Amino acid sequence: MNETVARMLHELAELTELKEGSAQAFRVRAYENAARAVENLDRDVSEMTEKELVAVKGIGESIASKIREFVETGHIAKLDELRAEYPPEFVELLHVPGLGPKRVQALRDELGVQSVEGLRHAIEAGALRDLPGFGEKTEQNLAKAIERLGMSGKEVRRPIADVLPVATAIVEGLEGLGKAAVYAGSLRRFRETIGDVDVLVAAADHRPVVERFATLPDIAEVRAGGETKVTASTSTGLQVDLRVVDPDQFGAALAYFTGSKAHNIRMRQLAIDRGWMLNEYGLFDGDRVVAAKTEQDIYEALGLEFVPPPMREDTGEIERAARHDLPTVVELEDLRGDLHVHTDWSGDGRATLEEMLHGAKERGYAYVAITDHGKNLRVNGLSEERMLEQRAEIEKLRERFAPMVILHGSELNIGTDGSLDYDDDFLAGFDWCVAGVHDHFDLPKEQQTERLIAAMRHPAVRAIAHPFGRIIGRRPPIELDVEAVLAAAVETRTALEINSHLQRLDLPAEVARRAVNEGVRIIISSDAHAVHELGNVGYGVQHAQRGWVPKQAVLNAQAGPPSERSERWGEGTAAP
DNA sequence: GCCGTTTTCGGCCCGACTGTTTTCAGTCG
Repeated sequence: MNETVARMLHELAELTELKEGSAQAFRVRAYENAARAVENLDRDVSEMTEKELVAVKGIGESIASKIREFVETGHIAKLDELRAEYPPEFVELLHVPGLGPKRVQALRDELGVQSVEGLRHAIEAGALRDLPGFGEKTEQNLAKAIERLGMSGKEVRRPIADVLPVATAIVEGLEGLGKAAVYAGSLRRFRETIGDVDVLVAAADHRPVVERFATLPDIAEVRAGGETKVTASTSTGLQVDLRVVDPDQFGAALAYFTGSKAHNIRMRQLAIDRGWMLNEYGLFDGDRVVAAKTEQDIYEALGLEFVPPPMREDTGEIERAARHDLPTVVELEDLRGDLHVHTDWSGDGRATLEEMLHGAKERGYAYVAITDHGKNLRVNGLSEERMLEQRAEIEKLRERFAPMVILHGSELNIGTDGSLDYDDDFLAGFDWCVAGVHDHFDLPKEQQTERLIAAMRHPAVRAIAHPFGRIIGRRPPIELDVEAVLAAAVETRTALEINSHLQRLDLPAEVARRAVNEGVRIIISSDAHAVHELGNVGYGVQHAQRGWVPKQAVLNAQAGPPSERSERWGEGTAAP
């Protein structure tokens, strides 16, 4: 319900902006703030009274009553009105780069343009160039923008797995030209999907950076450029923005371009409260530079704890940082082991048992669980016999890899009825098993939930691997009753995995945040099928930070291997 | 439309770039 209400409020914001333009910018922002407030609510809005809603920061009388109206009737009269006035095809025009509320209105009033298609015709007829506020250049730019977008007016967000390698290559290509080259933006905040890439270089001499940038193999076309800012795109149409900044101002620029926009606005407000000013060049008291060199300096000067980039979404981190009460989120160095690792014993593994163990040892792990696929995964699961052979092999290797503890386990397959690959006696022989859904992704919510919970109730199942089975941008998450799943995880003391594979990042961050609030244990796993993939846990950790997952909640951040079923991690202490 | 240990009314984040203008509006991030 909250998600639906939040979507309504976002739509209300967009349509209000369209109707009223910048004159009502503050109302637009109020709707957006309220939408975010709803997204971050612990409770379901449908269960809240109007009074309780008004008590939520960002929700006032007017929006509270609209939310109640929606809960009770399924409609918001004001939204229905706006929708009637601005049909979806028309609203789509707003998503064309270069078009905002003002120009879209002008197109409709002066030329009768009602859709992206209509705009295309108007451009072909040369009707835009004489429109006040437009011109020949604008007409050309819009034509290009439409062409780039295809028929739809919406710029696609791409899965992080598609974007991160490109961004990394670009950053590496710019190294050595200045003091630092990094990516910022939503990529640094580690969002699941990325709209465009922001690259930041600290260099006193701007020109060599800008020149090198244009020649990088990943850069196909430079679209616009000034002294310090260049906009380009890759051969696949991914937009890349480069900014070159003075090394002394790198921290301010990094904070600014990392965002999120909402987080930045709150930061600037804090600066104003102190009579200062914050922008991408620094934190200023009049002409005096209060802080600029590092992000840490800026947070400290504003009286805040440092906020890790993935948490910068204005979902309560500013308030907590001001009270010096941010949860200590898990860091890569906290991980003491990996509890979901494959070898070439199951067909999809690409490294031997010994190679994987070496890799784990090199990472300094105290323990590792070898969890090749259970036999029900037809293509590459291990029979009972093969499992026993592997166990004997591990037994022989234990001494060699001591003091690192090797757990022998399996990644079990959860059947549609919650059944597992082996009989109970055999399952009892494993040290540690994870279980996951690998088929029948489209079962109805109720059945899918029952299936998962049934697996959790089995004593051999210590963690649920990639609980939602999603592949970002490719396969949607399975439908689950999240509340029921979290309750079962607490009850059965079963951990939930954050799978570190870039295409999975599963649990989703918002579910992870709910889970740790309920006291659910988390494991951050590589699910590695090759030695270098053991390092993927770095992604898992950043993703976990988006979910505010504290170190104490992470089972494989504890010193020793998990032996018995663990306590509810937060038991007896305040929720993070 | 929301909000208030300086406010219940008057504020509400900041700068660059583009293209249209000839001093600036609109858009973007």
